Amino acid sequence: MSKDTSTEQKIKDAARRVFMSKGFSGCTSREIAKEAGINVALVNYYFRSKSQLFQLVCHAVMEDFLVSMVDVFALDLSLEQKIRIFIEREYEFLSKHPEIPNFIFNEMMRDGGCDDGFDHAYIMKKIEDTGVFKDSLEAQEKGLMRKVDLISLTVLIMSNCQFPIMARKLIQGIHQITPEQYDQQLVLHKQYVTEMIINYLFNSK
Amino acid sequence: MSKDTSTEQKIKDAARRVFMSKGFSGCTSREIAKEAGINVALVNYYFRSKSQLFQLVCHAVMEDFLVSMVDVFALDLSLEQKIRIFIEREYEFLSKHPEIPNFIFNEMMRDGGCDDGFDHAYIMKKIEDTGVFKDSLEAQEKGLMRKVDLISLTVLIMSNCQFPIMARKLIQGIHQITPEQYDQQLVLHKQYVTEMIINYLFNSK
DNA sequence: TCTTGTTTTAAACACTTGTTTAAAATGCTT
DNA sequence: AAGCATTTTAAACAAGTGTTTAAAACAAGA
Repeated sequence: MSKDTSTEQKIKDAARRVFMSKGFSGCTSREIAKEAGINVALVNYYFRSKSQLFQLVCHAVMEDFLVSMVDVFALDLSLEQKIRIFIEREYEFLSKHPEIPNFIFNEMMRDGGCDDGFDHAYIMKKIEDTGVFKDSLEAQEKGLMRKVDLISLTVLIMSNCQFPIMARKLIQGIHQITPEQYDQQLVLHKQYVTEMIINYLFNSK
Repeated sequence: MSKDTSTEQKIKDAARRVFMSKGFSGCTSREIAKEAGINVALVNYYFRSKSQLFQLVCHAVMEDFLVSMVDVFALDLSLEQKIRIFIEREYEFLSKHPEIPNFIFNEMMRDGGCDDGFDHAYIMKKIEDTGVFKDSLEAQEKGLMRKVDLISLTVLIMSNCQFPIMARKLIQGIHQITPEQYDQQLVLHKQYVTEMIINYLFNSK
């Protein structure tokens, strides 16, 4: 039987949807069961507890997020081009999965959110393996790139990619625009942001 | 009796603390009561329901947040200087109240978060009253400022002020640094961000 | 001191929560 | 078809939920 329609997978999928939109304490086991179209008891039959199912979802989400970020840097391009494409891909990915950043900040980072096996070091390793930090330091040494420490570099890029997605509802509300208008806005904003960041990092004059 | 120690105020204060750190569905009435050092029933005696108390907290938080943003623009300075000082103040304010952005995005923007009296239009009006949008458009007409639409302008600045605060736990975890180190990092980052934004908006060459 | 209105309390209410149980249904091998 | 383990079900469980109640404690004026 294909895994996509197995009960176990149905629960996982439903749980991901529900957890992502309502948070761990914002939803119930019965809600997940209903979304999956199965009996409540099956949640505990396949995944011992609600918490355990939640942990599983957290891992999956973080993994998706990481993969989306990491694979750009495998390309054989200049650092500037890599960053350009990274921003491009980040907007593309986040447009498809706009709930992920909020989920990470509010659910995974809460007390007891992901204190088990999922180590922060694992994330760091994945990023380091791409060589992007090494490339950046090299470029900075050669004077090709503004000297910005690596933490600020990542925060800088993440801020300008993730925040515009996270703030969608607020901005739409304040400026009274439709989701479609905000989508257009995002395309524009991505261009501004790319130019601003590239300009800041690589045009030192 | 001073209002600060009245039972009503004690509950409000406790509720704000608890709601901000755990969210609406992440905490219980009894938890709030315990935090306030009072009997559970008093929560319903003073504020008919948990939801109503939550709404009150939401309003207060949003008001604080708005005030912190708005008063900068009353100053008689150039737009560039206003933006510089705005970023400065924003970092200062958010360092003292780091939970606010996450709270706004995840609690107030959720279904049923603040669908009553607190209108988005009210926020917009407060911002427009400062004249910052008018100033920006004028500066753009005169060629003193890069032509960036007002939505992107606000998102740009908010991204680079709020996100670094919101992402604290994640970044601290990934880069394995202490809160004190992250505080230092924030000071540095604020400078980078200010320079980058000012540079982007006002140095057109 | 008695009376009146306000504030606080412990107990209870009806309901929902995550989880368990024991029986029923299903699928598979022989 | 019979026997078996696996999967699914409805029902129940104890604990916790927001909220209400009715009585107690309190404050203050007559």
